[in-house]
Amino acid sequence: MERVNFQAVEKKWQNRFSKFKLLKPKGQKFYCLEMFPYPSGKIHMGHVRNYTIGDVIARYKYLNGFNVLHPMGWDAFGLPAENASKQNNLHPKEWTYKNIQTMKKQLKLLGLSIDWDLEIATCDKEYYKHQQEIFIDFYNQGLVSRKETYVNWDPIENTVLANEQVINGRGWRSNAIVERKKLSQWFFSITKFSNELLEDLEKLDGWPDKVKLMQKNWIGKSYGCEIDFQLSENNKKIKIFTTRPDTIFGASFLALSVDHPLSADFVKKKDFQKFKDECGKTGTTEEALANAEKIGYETGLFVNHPFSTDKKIPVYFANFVLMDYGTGAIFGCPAHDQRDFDFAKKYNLNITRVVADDSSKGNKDILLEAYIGNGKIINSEFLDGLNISEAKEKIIKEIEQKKLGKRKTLFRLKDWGISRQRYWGCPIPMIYLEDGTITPVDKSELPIELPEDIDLKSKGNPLENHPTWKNTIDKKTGKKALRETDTLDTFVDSSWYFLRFCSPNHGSSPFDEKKINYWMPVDQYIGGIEHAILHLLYSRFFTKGINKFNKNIDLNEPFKNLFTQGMVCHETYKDEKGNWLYPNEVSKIEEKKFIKIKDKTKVLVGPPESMSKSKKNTIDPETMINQYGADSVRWFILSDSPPEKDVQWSDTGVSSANKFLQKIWNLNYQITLRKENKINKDLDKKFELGINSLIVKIDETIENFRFNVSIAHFYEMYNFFNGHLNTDISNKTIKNSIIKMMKLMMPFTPHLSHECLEFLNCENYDEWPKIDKKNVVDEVKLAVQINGKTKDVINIKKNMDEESITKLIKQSSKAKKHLDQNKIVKTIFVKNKIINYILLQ
RNA sequence: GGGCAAGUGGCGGAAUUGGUAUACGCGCUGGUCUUAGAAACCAGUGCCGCAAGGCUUAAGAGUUCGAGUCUCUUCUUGCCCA
Repeated sequence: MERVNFQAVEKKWQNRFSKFKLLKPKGQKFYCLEMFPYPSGKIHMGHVRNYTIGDVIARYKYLNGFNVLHPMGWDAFGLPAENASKQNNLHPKEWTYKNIQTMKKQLKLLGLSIDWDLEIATCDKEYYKHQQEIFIDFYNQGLVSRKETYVNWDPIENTVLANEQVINGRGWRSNAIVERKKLSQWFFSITKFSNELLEDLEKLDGWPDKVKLMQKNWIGKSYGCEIDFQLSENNKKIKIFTTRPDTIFGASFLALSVDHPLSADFVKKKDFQKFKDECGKTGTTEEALANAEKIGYETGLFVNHPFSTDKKIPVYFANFVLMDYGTGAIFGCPAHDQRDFDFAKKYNLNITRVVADDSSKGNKDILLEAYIGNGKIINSEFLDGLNISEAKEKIIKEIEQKKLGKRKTLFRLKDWGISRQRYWGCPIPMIYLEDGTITPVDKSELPIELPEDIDLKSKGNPLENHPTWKNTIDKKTGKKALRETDTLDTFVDSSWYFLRFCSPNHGSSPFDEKKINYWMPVDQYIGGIEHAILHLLYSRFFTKGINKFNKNIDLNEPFKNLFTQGMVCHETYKDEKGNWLYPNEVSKIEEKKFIKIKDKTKVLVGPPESMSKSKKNTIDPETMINQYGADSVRWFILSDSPPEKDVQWSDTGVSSANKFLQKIWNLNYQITLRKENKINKDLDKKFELGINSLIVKIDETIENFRFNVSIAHFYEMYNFFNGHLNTDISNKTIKNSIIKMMKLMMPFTPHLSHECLEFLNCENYDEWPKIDKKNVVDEVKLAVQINGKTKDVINIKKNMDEESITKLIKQSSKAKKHLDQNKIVKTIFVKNKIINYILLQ
């Protein structure tokens, strides 16, 4: 068997790819973008999968005549750089750029069709300069605000911690108990676009439904109304929000957040303070609130029921009501809300049923849990007999008419907090004047550069601690000022990089508007499902924000089509002491039995999980490329699972991919050696039909991201070729066919395809094979069924009618004997597919 | 707790609109070649059965000439809210 040296061939073609662009200025534009990586050190298999999928699409579109933009860059700001610098004494900037260099070299080994002239790094001042400009534009448009918010505060490190740095309530480094601390921070007013962000989801036909649903739930629009409850003892009112105004007659208490303004009257009381502290321990996530025991603080106050004034309702502070949702106050209807039910049970409050159970289970007088299903309203005076939605409408109208409150739509989405008390991020271009004014810096001063001479070993915010950096002078007034020392959340960096790629070297402004209008939106965006909510929502917000103040840009949604790929998994290994082991530290002795290579001790095998450094179940892409070649790695990672699902890395899998590609090379070689004897025209025709239908299948499967099926078709075609090498097929036909197949494989195995086409003296590599309409299939297979069960499959001429088929079957088919013995009652005939005879039993 | 997916051989997975279930690959078994191994090649491989044939898409029911696909119930797993 003739073999190919993948390493040499790939190196040869990568040298040529490095100057290669997918631009075809006469073609229709296609912007193919994969989520850019964080430069953490080395690429991992997740990157390999993500960028291989993107490369297939980009090359496929290019070969089909599109003008393709396929850029790559680096999401280069972030906390790991600071952590690494503390450990290795390497400046975050040096660490980051060193990693970028390594990973760029590794990506090139994969043979990706990336236009490296467009490369950007978000930590480059040429990038963040423009980001600061956008920030100022947003500020001027009223899309930036300043609010107080709670942060995780580490009292030993003197620093704010990210959520993932808090482990069991303690700082990950210091082990100090984390405190909640109120800080004044910057916010993007994403909530100004709540409705647009929700409604425009409907326009995104090219997005997975799953992602749209997740965004919808995150934005969380809810319809309801505000109602004022009047305190019995004075004229003060408490405004509550509810999505279930229809249950108002079942109200038996009011529950207020401990941060509600009314708490001012109680703060001096010791028992209230104690209660408030207790609430602080619960946490604020919806999960924590749902699972925590419902506790309350009885105020001794009562409010009047708005529709039956003789009814007095007690007022509590409760741990399950949050100040930042609605008005920080609710009415409790225990019969129809589980939290209210739990609360009422604990404090012995009245439970009045106001919605009847219309399910078959019937009405139970005693409720064991809250009933949240549908039904007719009862015990509710003028609402009785209505269903829930009718009752909602009626009660809201009544409330508005009596001026007790008003209809209100509420969103779960909160404004986006963007201040980070960190060094390695984009400085926020704001200054604080001595007179208390807060103002953006003048755009002419941009970029506000990060100082390099910082001390990361000291505690607290490095920019805050820098001796001189924060002192400045306001250009407009000439007054002394202090710089903002917080930096921007790194999600900001990735919220507009796709715009920057359209004109990455444009100096005077963030983007060349003409280029944006040409290239945007991104035609295909590819990345992990983990970014389904935040990154994608923030990018949509940025696009809408920019669209609002820049009238030269006509763009409402950034990503036309989205594909979310699954993760790459591997088994985990642990030694007898419970330490994680890398796959290359263990050896398989028999099925599911492994030993540690070093000391031959037993190894515990865990199920396949997403590759992670902490569990050491990682496989290094570069090692695999060195061993098998990039094409084999690409081929395997696409072949084994549908791309939206998780794929399990397997050594035998990649090795068999390699074997197959060797066979493809050998096939090319054998074809050039063939001697022609006599020619069988029927065989030639069969071959042309085969390769034609392969083009159809590959087109269809690539367009639908079903690369594993594309690959199955290539295997089938190889088997077909291999089975016909020694038949009387003409050299011309077999050579034309293999050329077509190698072109079809180009998006998957660019190096091997190029090498084979060169070897075959093919002149034009860059053209996708066209379907030859003259060579369409004229014979089809038809299933013959008796009483709905398939008894035979016969070949017929396409479009043959029912009568001729029956005649044919009666002559020769395996179904013949059934038809001879019984009377046909009915025939179901589907052209070119099936004929089903229903026989008298 | 709520919402959303998904359950097909030993494994990863195929199967247009309801129309040949198990394509393709891995693994396994036997054979050829080889001093031996690796590689390569050939044959076989859902289950029961000597065969004819029958059974089979988590379990059960329903609709239909026909169900992996549609409907309902149950079970299991995964994801999201978190």
